[in-house]
Amino acid sequence: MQRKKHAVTIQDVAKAAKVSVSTVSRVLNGKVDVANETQERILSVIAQLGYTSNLAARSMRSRRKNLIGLVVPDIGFPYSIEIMKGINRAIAQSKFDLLVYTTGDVRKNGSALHEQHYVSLLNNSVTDGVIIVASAASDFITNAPIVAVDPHIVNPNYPYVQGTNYQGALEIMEYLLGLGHRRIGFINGRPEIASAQRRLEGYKDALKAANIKVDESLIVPGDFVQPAAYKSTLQLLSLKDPPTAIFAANDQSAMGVYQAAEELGFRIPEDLSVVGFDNISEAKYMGLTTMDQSLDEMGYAAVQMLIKLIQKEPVETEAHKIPTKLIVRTSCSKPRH
Amino acid sequence: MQRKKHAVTIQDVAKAAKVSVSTVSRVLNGKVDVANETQERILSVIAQLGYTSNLAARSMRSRRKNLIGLVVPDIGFPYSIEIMKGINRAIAQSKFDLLVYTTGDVRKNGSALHEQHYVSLLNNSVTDGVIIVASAASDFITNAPIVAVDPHIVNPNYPYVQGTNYQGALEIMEYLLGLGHRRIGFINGRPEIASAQRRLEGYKDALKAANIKVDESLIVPGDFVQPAAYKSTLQLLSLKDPPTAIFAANDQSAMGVYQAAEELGFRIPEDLSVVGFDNISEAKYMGLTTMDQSLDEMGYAAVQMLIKLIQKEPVETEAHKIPTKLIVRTSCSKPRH
DNA sequence: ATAAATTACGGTAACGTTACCGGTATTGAT
DNA sequence: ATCAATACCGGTAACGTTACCGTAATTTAT
Repeated sequence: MQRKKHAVTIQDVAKAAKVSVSTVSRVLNGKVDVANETQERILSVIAQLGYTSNLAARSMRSRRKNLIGLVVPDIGFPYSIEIMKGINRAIAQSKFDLLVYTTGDVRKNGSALHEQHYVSLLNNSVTDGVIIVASAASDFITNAPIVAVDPHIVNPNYPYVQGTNYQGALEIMEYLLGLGHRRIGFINGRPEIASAQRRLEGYKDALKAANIKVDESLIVPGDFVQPAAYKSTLQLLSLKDPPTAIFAANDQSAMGVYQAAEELGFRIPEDLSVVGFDNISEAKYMGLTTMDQSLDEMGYAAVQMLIKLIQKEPVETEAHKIPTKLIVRTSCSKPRH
Repeated sequence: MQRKKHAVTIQDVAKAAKVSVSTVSRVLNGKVDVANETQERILSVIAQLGYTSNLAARSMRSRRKNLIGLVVPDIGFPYSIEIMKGINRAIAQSKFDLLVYTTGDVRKNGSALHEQHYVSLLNNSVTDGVIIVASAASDFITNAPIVAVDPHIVNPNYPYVQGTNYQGALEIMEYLLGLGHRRIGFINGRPEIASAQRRLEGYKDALKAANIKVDESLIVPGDFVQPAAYKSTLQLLSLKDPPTAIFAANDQSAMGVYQAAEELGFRIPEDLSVVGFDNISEAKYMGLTTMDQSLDEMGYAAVQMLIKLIQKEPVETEAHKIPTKLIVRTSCSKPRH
């Protein structure tokens, strides 16, 4: 690794090419009024010196950066990963590059309180717009456009892309009820999050529509990650009259159900049917029947929406809903008596 | 979404708090010589105005940014994802935040040719150091430290973290040979990549050590993604004397093997044993026996190494090797006659 | 041949921040 | 009461880039 004490600047290039910095800047930005001959000379000097323009300085001065920002609390989380796949696809097709900002952990810097901070950090400086995943703020102050993917609150004051959580939950319940299940457990998500609330509502409403009384002992806590769901499942399966099916608020919770079921000797789907939510990439190989909320497409749509906003083109709607669809695999069957 | 024409600057804060910009800068950077009273006043003004310091301007002026850069060609690729998980873990525990730069697709901007460009872009401006994944360049010019994860070339001129590909391949072969397999297919990775070369070498050397002649018709092309492996597997399984086991250069290739085997009616592991390489998160649910090269740990180790370099602490070695370990699941059995 | 338009380039001023050097008050010591 | 030390804060100059304006040289129009 060659260490240079100071990076090569536009000044160095100008000096070496015997022109002014203005002229170098012009060729860098593809302006027209520069002679072919000098342009080539400058270009060759740039290549020779290995010059790369300073992102910070450039961002500070010019408006267009061809860079989209993404704010994610945790890029190792399967949910984030699916969304990022879609974002990545859209970015690959665009002229924009992507800058992802993460602190690695929601807890590291006070989570929601700092969303505004990260958005400003990117949007006030290096990016043309940002996408924020799972935002909890109701509003953002920003001078460049912002689009949220799956915001955690209802009716935010900014454009967003979201799945149809309530409708998806209804469909899951229709499916399970259609198979003949009557005692269906529900593993909750984080209760402060809008999508978790909508899924729970769908669960309850579907039961009511089927004239089944909601049994609160079948609704157990969760937080969208495996360990909590594991514990809650142990609790459900230890009931005198355990459920014949479990609706987990997301696929990672379903993993916890699998783990608990295996330990207690419940076979899936013979003894216990399981449905998840999200359709993360692992679900396919788990054989998990789940509601695909197309996280991937949500990311994709968000980028497209943001690019339109950046280019000041009209967008159809500020609240883009992506329909969920049930993916039937092998984790459900009819209940036995 | 509140749109502000111009972002709030340190000047605005200074004016509102009736102090100079220098003083505001001092409280922002936690300097000591500022009265408690004024500090609190400035802090409250900052909160009230929703001020966030401009990343570009700050980066331009000060040395320390507490920001680590990551250059990845494609953040939707399972391989990248596993590495990013480890990086994320290490970042979460550190005082550094992470800025990931991606173009979304290796092909978008000429791949390897532009690695230097992206490294400079981040390292000459906003970050204190960068990690580069799957680099193909033999050297980098940079004024801040750089660490590579799984470089694609041998003996690069910069610090790196890598798995023991050759050793891992040997172990896989020992395992398959130990089960009694004699005709073992190999689905290659991208041949220009060092790790693929080492795995192939391991494959061949293990056969030689067992006095089995290398049959070139059992070595089929691949490129680390599913479709190519699928096609190559169809080819292998159509041989007069098809292999009883297949060693796929990575887990995604193994997915292609699964797909082809299913279509041709080969049951895994009864009719065909399969081993992968990487241990991506899907592998667990596929029941795939695979070589865990701890991509996650590679990412983790790279961050730790980089942080040491940034803080000018000594590092033990510039070439950190992470041992592979075989994860035995259910995709292999003894061959039938 | 002269004026007007065009081409090609240089100079200067920002952008928002921090580093550095100072300069007042205030306090403490003698 | 005088001087030194300290606490607190302001002014100015950068950092590397692009936007803007200006101007000399060349070409075109009349």
